[in-house]
Amino acid sequence: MITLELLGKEWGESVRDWTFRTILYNLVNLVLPPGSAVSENDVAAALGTSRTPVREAFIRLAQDGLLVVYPQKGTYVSLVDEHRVEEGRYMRLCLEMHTMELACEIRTPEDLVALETNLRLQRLAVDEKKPSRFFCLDEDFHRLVFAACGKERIWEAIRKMSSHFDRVRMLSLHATDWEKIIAQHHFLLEVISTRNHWKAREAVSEHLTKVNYDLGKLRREYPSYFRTTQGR
Amino acid sequence: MITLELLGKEWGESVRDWTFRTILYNLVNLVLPPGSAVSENDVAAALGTSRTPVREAFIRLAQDGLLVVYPQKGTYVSLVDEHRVEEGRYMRLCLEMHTMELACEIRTPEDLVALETNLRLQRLAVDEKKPSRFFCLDEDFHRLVFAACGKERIWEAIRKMSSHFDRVRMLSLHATDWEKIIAQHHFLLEVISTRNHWKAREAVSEHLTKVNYDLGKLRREYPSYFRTTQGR
DNA sequence: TTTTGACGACTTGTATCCTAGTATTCAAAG
DNA sequence: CTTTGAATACTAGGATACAAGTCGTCAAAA
Repeated sequence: MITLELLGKEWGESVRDWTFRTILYNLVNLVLPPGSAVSENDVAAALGTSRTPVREAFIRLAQDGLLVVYPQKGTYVSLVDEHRVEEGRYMRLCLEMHTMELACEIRTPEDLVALETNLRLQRLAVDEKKPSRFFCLDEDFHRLVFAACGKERIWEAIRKMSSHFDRVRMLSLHATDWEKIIAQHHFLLEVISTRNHWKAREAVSEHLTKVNYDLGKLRREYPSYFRTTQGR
Repeated sequence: MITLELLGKEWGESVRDWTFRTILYNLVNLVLPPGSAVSENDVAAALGTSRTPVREAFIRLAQDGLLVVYPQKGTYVSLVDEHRVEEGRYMRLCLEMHTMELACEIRTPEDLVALETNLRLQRLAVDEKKPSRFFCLDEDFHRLVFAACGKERIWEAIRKMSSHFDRVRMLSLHATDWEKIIAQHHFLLEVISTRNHWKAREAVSEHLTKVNYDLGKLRREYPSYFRTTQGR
């Protein structure tokens, strides 16, 4: 028997989507730790649904690399793969550098308002010490930049590739320097606001390269969560 | 009743994966034209399976934007969305420019051999006038570049974003100038081979910006296949 | 003690059944 | 002729039943 954190069901949301959201939440929040076994039956029981929505959610999660399904044997939460973490970061770096430049050119005053509003909320979240709230706003900030360029699907693609990194981020939650992140966000906003596009790449690069700093430490602290990386 | 082109079932492949591959094939090859209705029951009957694998394939295809599911009403093949086509091209441009530079630095002699072999096969496919074979090899060429950088997942992400573009390419099959594409591939190989990384961006850009040239014509020729784009 | 094989308790894969929502048809009422 | 509403024939959503493969247990045989 397993227990899961249940999310609220939004209006008009299908059971399948709710199931997916809920399992995803439990995966990135490490309620279901990497390496643990998850059977469709158990999860269905824990969620109070039948196997069908769970199974369909499992398929999506396996696509995104968070679950590994061994037919007729079982399903397991994937171990954090450092190579995947890096690949996600690289993908995001490439796309966000270009898109930040693009945003400098085509952003509207409305886009600036949205970003400024978001930054104010980030400040609040930090002052009120609500890390998960801050994480959502952080995501939203970057999503807004892509949205300003009409590239929201690309942001979604980045999100899907970031699931392994998200779990790392969850592990190093306490070590996060929120003030530094907020400062970088302010810099990004300034770049976009002043259309200072020759600083865009540098700003994004700085924001996204501070990642790997304590990955080794985490690996030593939670060795069972990481995949044994046998070269390339 | 509908009829589909059936693909061969590979060894050890689950019915679900085969179902997915088959439906995808029929979608990008326009056997199931944009806008047409596809019911889970009909497709299951045409494929000789039960609804379950079809349903699970539909979910993936809906995720990738090739199907649109209206709950309790029906499922339809999505209309080609020019904005999506452009977004896919943009994503690929960003990622491939960087990755081509990276490939210049870290490619091994083995990578070169693989690319050269591929180009020889491309030449054969063109001489034997096998367009679908050539398309596969074209895909493979670019996949090999990403693979040389250890970024095969990024290529997969690009593929998923390219489904709308793939259908456009299928429409303009006859208008394709294969020789030009092959020449560009040879240039890309030369860039990688000689580690001429300052020409990498230019080479990729040239290869990927010749896309929209006859999109307007196709739109006029097959108006029912395209989504009415209400500005942005 | 070691080996072997039957059995049972799992797992996911696939098929089927039931439910509920929607569109259409068509007849009856205005 | 127009409008309304019930019946019907779809649709996908979800639950359940069954099939088939895998693993561990445990007893029997060597």
